[in-house]
Amino acid sequence: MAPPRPAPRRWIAHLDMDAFYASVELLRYPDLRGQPVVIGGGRRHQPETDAEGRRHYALLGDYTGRGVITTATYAARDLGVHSGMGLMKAALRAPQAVLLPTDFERYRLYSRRFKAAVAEIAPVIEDRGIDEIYIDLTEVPGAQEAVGHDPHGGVRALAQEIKNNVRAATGLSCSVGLTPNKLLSKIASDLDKPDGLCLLTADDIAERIWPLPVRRINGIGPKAGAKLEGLGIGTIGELARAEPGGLIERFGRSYGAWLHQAAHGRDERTVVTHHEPVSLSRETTFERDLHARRDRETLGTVFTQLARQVAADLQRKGYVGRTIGIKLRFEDFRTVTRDQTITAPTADAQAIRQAAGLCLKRVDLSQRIRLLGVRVANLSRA
DNA sequence: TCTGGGGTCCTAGGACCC
DNA sequence: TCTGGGGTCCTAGGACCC
Repeated sequence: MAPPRPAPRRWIAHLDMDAFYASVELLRYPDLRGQPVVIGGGRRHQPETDAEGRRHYALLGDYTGRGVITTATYAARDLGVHSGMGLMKAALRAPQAVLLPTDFERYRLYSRRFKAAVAEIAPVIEDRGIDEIYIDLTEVPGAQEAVGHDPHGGVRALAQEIKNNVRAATGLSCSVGLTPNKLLSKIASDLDKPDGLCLLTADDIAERIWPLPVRRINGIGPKAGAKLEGLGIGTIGELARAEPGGLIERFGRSYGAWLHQAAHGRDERTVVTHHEPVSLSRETTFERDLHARRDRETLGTVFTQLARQVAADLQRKGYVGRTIGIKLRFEDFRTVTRDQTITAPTADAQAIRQAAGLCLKRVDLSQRIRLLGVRVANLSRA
């Protein structure tokens, strides 16, 4: 009888594409390499090629209108602009930066390519959106082996191989965090950006994780971060030293206990390879805030359009939904939602439009409207 | 000149049922 | 003649993430 084998050491990687949208655009416009470039806004600033074949780009400084930066190249970040920043504000800081429109179709193409390149080496992948994934390397051959004096050389080599394969398939660089769990890997992938490979074990937590601000933990956002700051807790190490009882008192039983675990780098979540969608939605922010009465016609047209888009999305993906909802954002940025559950699940544009219309009647429309959205939830397979 | 679009999960109260 | 108590569904809002 063979002796029982020890459980393999768990290795989870988090892979994050470097400045993904911007990097995809640089493949298409290599003359922009090294320059400050931001991606964002509508479709009205497409580069143009003149008779001599020279390309002309829109400049951030010339932009007017709504919208935010979705991605900025590292050169642009050096000028103080970053994703999420309003374009008009960014234009003041970096007027000479090149502005390119977003081309989601192209990013999705490269997304599929890099994920396929990873899957050739390690098939257990969890999708976390267009530009990042978790990978379970535990069972990949070689992951548990030492190489020379490096006890984790095997898994390190696998991560490097994944990076190489992504670059070969896409021409793009990525950063990888490699640790025993998702929480730590997510933090680690950020530590050596761009083109990084950061391997950490539990022994590294005190030195590498604890000095970082609490906001680096995935799940601590602006609100919780500010609240912790108010308690004199700025770093993950300070959070780790905080009394769990006190955290539970202030943040609730579930979140408080999680904060304590997270600060100690403890996370048992598995890599989930398949997800059924919970809801599908479409929304749009208007160029100018619309008035419920004066802009009734425009509003109605957009509303119908959104319902059609959601219906098309549902049909394309093969789902029907029972809960139809709307979302409005007013000029003061206040957001309200209304929804309604119907008896027969649907993916029909008219049925969605009608139910959404009933939802809209339940909202006080005295303020001007900035955003309108339509959502279908409670999904099941058609 | 503020703040996109697409999601997930959690909480909390009320309805309703057994 | 005195309000128990669970469980589930629905709705609204909020925090957070990519």
